[in-house]
Amino acid sequence: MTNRVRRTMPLLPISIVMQLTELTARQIRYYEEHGLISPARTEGNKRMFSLNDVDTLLEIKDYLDQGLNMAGIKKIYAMKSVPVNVTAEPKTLTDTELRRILREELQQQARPLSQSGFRHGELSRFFPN
Amino acid sequence: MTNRVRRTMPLLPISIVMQLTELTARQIRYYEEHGLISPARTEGNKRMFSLNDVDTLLEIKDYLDQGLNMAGIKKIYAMKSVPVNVTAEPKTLTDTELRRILREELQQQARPLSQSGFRHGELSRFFPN
DNA sequence: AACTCATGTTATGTTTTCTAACACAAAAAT
DNA sequence: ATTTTTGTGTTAGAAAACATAACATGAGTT
Repeated sequence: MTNRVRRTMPLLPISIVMQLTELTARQIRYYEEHGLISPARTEGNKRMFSLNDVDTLLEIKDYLDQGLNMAGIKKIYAMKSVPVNVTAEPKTLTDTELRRILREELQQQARPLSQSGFRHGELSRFFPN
Repeated sequence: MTNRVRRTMPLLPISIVMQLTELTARQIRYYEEHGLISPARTEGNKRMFSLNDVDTLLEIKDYLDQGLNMAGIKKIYAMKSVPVNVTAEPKTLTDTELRRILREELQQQARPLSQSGFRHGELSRFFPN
């Protein structure tokens, strides 16, 4: 029934997001500082997060676990925001940086991926059954 | 994707619930006082509501708009919690009160139902598209 | 007229969140 | 091998959000 939940609707206070993501407030704010999320604000300046924000934070966490750093993650989201056009000409600006990204990606060979068959970028972990 | 959202998971602070339901904090607390909802509490005693709570509040609002009072609404939820068994024997305790409920229900003839084709008991109103 | 009901309003205290600053270990750069 | 940068912890002080409790009140009810 609640399929159509506006995933972008700011509903959650930071305390709940901390629980859902197992991130500290410090981390969440830091990622915001780097533009990876942009939670809404109440009139009183408190952050209010959407389900999309939570998903993004889980992705970020995953990337960090894989050894990426902020710069890499930023780049990934920058690329994600550009619709993938297979026939597009290569972007001139990105080659140096892209190479570093690829290097980083390659360095993350067979990682344990730790406990649990975690499904990336989804909240299903918290909403089983 | 977020179908399986645990609708019972306490996620929302009262401020958000106020927005979603257009109820005042006073009203929400009053309905809780009457046992119609039982939001979770944080360690610090702050109420945290689930999506189910929001649905219930919307229903309550609707019943009130229809002229029911607390007693009537309470009874309705009491009955809802009992699985409807068509072949069950009439409950002895309820006849006097049931009659009042029915009277109240009947009194709510053609009501305007006001603006908007609001769909009862659903959050779809807030999550269009 | 007196009461009850559902809600508004106000007062006061506690919890949560905010920003900003400093600290620091590990990684990266020089 | 130092020095610098990164990502995060911790702390301090202020503001916002929320809690309970009490009193107020208009509309119905008795």
